[in-house]
Amino acid sequence: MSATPESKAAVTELTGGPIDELQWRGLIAQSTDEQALRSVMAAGPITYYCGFDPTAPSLHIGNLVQLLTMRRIQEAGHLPLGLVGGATGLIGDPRMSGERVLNSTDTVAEWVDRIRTQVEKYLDFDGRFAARIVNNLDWTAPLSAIDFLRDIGKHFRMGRMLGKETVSARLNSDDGLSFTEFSYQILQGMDFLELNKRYGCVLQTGGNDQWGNLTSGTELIRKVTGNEVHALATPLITKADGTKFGKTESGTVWLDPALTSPYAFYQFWINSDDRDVDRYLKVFTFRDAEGLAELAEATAGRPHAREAQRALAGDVTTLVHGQAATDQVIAASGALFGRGEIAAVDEPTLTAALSEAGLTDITGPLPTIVELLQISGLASSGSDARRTIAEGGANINNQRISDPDHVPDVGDLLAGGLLVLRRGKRTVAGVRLRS
RNA sequence: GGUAGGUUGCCCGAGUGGCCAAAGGGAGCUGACUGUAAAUCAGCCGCGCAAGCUACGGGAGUUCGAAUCUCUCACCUACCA
Repeated sequence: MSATPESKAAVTELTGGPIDELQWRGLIAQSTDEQALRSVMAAGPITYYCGFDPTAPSLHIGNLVQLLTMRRIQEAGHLPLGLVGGATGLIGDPRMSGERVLNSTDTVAEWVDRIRTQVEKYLDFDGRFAARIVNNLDWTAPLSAIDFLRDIGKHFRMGRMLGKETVSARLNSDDGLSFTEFSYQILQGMDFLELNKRYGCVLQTGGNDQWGNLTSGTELIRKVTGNEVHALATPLITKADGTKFGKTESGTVWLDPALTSPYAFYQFWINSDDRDVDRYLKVFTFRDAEGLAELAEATAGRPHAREAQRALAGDVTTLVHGQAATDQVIAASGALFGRGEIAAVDEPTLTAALSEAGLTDITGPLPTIVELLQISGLASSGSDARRTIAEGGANINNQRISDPDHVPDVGDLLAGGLLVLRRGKRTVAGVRLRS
């Protein structure tokens, strides 16, 4: 059920080196001794890990960077440990924005299951470099407070802990910082130590914002075992316009199709800025340098074709939601944004497209365009709807409507009793008349 | 605890009795251009078809009339201690 079977086949022997690969893809923000890491990796398969905390019912596209980084390293011939934070999720990583509200243990347990399933999708559990899923609750829960303080706590120095960027920022904020969140870095450090003991894990990867937590583990291992282990941080993914990556008007772009529909997911990627798309292709797809050069050329020479955006959206959607969902979404997007006659689109495609975009069932006589815009959620109020119409931004079945009192005719209904409403260039919604 | 200043629409910020649904900027929306991109230009940007209604921290007043004046409560800031 993995999205790229051909890349699975690539999991064979040690190759040139994942570090070079990660580097040209722009995936290394900082690392511990890189030369040492290179030679360790060249000497044979290593075991590495990356953790995912259950802070939500699903992972999001920010986590995808980590998942794919793990995957790339596995394909280069190393053994991944996917860690789900059953324990750390109960504590909460300190954020700049203030103290977290603790989630109930039941909630966290449920999210752990969901997230484990998601992580599993991106790793290969067969063959010589088979992945393994671990849960830090397994070694954290049995630990007594006394053992924790004596065996682990003794290795952590307050000065070092207080110096962490987020910790000091929080201490200086009005919110302050609870002991609970302050302890988080110890737990994460402990994970690395535990995985080092159990599986010989020598590398932790993570986002650059996790750097403090990553090094917390490398330092703990050095103190306890005297061994040098490594940490590798991926950069924060940015957008050329300066806004936050991974958000849309409706919020976070989740990996769970129930939270972000495959259609919305695909639309997110296809709307990528020209200035960002090449970088995203490197980070989020498995295309090689040659393929990316071609796409970069396409963006420069034939920007209107949007080849790079299509490639990006297609690849990532396939990776996350599978080929079938992607085919459907591409057909849907084509139907809604295509130049062709919308009435020519077959009913299943149209229904699927509108379901993805947002479909509302109505009964009774057909309402006016003003009401339709409100019912479908395209306009927030009657005034808003009228304004849009006056501005020439309201369309039914790709026909501009300029009369606010316009009522669509039964003859306007497409197959299945559907009407395609569009506000402006790219906001589409459907209404279906149920008799 | 004392004194002074502040709290305006999604955000910033003008406005000190009628001309204020409230300047200006940002965000956002729409159009033109176009490529479901960016930039640019233009329009829009509380609710209501409208009459009108609701709004300038909360409450109570003064006035024909208040975002603007008075009282009071809450919160924030600065200086004093």
